[in-house]
Amino acid sequence: MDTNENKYCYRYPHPAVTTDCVIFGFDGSQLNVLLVKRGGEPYLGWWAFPGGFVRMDESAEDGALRELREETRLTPQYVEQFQTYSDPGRDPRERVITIAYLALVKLQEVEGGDDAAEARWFPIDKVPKLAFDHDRILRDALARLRERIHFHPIGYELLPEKFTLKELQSLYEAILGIHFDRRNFSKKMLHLDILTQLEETVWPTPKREAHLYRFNLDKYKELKQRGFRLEF
Amino acid sequence: MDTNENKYCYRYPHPAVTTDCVIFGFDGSQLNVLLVKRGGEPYLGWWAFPGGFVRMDESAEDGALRELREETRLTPQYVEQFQTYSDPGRDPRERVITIAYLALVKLQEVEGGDDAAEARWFPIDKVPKLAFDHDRILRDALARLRERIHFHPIGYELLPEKFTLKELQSLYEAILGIHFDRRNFSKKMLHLDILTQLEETVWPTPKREAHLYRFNLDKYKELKQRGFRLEF
DNA sequence: TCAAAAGTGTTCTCCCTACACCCATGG
DNA sequence: CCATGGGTGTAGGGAGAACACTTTTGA
Repeated sequence: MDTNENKYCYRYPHPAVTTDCVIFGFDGSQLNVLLVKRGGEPYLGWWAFPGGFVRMDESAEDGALRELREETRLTPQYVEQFQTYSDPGRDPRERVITIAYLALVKLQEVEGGDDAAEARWFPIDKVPKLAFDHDRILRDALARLRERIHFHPIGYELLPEKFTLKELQSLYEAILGIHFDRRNFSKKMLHLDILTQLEETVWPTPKREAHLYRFNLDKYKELKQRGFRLEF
Repeated sequence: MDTNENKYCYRYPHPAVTTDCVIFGFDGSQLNVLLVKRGGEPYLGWWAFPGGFVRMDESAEDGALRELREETRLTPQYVEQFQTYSDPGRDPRERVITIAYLALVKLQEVEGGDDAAEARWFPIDKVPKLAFDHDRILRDALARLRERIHFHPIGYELLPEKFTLKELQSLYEAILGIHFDRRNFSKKMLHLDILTQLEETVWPTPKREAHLYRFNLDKYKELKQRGFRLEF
């Protein structure tokens, strides 16, 4: 048994614990995921989610945010733990259990921030085969995001400060993969009473100017807190 | 450094990983949780959720089910991982990260099965102060259960084979903590088309006989699969 | 015959859905 | 003046919520 290398010893075997962040961003028409290219074995050169080992003095969430900052200089608007993956053998090196997080960011604010080696946004339907079991993690994250959107307002975390109804609709359509009727969608959204209509309109417009909206954060958060309450 | 005791060594510190199972059962009128009395330090004599360390050759879910069998001789109808708790310091002994599971069982089938030292059902509103951060875990589990019930049918996992509409209603009321109109509730449930009405009725009845129902498992699972789809 | 529990139907309202017309702007 | 996209209104249907009467049975 090595004396110098392996200096952390336990009576029983312990798994390693990592975090992985599935980060979604919206570019105005498509939902994107942030991936980083692996710089080491295993899966050298493959794309994967940013993440890394949890330190002993930080919670998993702190660890996830720290890794995210280190690898992508990002601080997301929204973070939610969604699932822990623990199949023995999911990492060929040793037993690694990973706690997966779902995060949302305003894409435009980061576009230039990748000074870390290789981080790139991929449209959700153009994601390559990923390292480890990250394909499955992505599927699960997307499912969770879609579930969330039914109960809680989403958009503040993914859209710029000011946006048009069309952009909001595109966001919903991109996430859920369905198409809505323009009129019904705006009615529903305005009815939720979380949008503030601004005086301004979009300047460089192809045709007629569209109104800009902003989220009413108080009401938005209140609604987010208590959810929509559907059924019963 | 001990040579005999601590024989599992790593280059970096590793946390211990455990599972905890929040097991809900329904006794016909109240929602209950299964707790075990701790037989060792820390929190000796306190009540806590059944669970234990994950072995290196099993997934967390397998570990959770194994511990459950060992401690309570139970095999639940339904198991779902719901959250991982990782605050450093949540266990005074060493860094322990716990993966929490939510499980549902038919209470009547187990009532006598606790040969393990101390396992007991507690009505949800009479749960004592729990060990570690288990109070919080219970709150979260209950919230998750309530969330689930909005999207997916629940009942098969918690009720006996045959049951009356009133029992099903009591279950929903116990979980959600609200009261429903008898007529509207039955209309809604029958409308979901997952119940089969039986010829039989309840025998020892205080007053008029009530029809018994059974879940139509095919339709139940189908509905469970795709969810109710609310909003959009 | 009375009390307790079970079974059943109607109305109102709200929200989602489908759908069509008018307006403003740039080419 | 026309094409493109934005803004708005209406009618129909379905589901939940509120609500009352009848039936059965044991005491």
